[in-house]
Amino acid sequence: MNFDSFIQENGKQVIFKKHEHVFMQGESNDNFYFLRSGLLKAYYVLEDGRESVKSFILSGNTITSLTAAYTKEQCSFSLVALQESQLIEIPFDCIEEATRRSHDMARKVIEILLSLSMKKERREYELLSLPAEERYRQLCETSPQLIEAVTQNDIARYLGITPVALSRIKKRLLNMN
Amino acid sequence: MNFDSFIQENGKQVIFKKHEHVFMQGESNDNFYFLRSGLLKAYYVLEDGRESVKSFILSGNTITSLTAAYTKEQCSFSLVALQESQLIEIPFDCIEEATRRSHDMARKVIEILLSLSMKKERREYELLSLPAEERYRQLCETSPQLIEAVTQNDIARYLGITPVALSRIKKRLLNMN
DNA sequence: GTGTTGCGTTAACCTCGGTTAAAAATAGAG
DNA sequence: CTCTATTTTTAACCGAGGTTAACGCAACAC
Repeated sequence: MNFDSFIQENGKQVIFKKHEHVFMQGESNDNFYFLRSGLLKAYYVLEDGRESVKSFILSGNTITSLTAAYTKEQCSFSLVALQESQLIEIPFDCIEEATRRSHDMARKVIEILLSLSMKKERREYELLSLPAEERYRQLCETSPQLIEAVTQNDIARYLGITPVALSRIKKRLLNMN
Repeated sequence: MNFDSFIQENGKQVIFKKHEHVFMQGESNDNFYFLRSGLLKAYYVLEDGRESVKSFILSGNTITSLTAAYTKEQCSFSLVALQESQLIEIPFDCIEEATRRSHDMARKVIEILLSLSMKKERREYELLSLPAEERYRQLCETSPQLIEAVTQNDIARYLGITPVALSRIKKRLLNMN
């Protein structure tokens, strides 16, 4: 069976308005989510109250807190809607169980996890090896629609810098061209 | 069938002496590796010649260049032995094929990929949210044996800073306690 | 309208890490 | 052991980003 149709059939549609949380860091949440429309932000809150953005989730993509859904610990991050969002919620165990029953489903999940790993590897590389200015330039090139949709505040936290620093970087880039 | 015994039976044992490369960034390499003994370093070389360390591989762990083995592009990083290392080499396609034939194998691969994803998520979090000094402190706590076995040069590149900066951090930490 | 709230920019100051270079300490090779 | 390499430390200088605070601006409520 197709993974997408499996999700559609076994999942439950849920809607979150702008600024509503899907889950909060520290809570438990066993679900896997597929975003049909809208825009989500996954973010960490540090001990000192500072915030950093793990990722933005665009429609058509999926998100789950592995620590909460797979190992049953607390969510390591919070998930909030930046726009009204329509998502499909499905218990992680339900997928887990499907991979036990269906060989096809297991193979499909492997594919998904492989792309997920490659995406994470790319992000890890950028954070490790590229300076903030370069990370910003690449983000502008690869995801111009994101720059439009999201506040500069959140872009900065996603790049691992402060909004003030991002404002300076933008100015520097302008003065170059 | 057990994943480890599958690797043992279908893989080929290879040995790399200190400083020998398993593969180089830019090459193609379709293999999945299991490290039986020794120590490996996976690292990126940037356009300007600078180097950053993606990860250290301890014995009992596995490593593969997903971009090369899965999507058949070039290796995105180089892999070198820091000590004489004994590893099992197995074509990625061989595992891929095994997941097609065997449901058990597919389920085992899912488990492996899930832990891999969680490990990467942790690293991503540290690079994004923690200052270099804190990353170093945590590394000392969680992997003291690594600090012993690896040059400070490589530790610094793993933390995303220069050896000079790491030397200063160590001094700062000493003067505190 | 007025007030409020949040976002983006700018400036001043400070800290941390990068760069370069030199010295000190260790490790390897013969 | 001796003589090189390599690694680590230290110092001086610089630049990028953090912090704080002020200001301008737009959106929105009232």
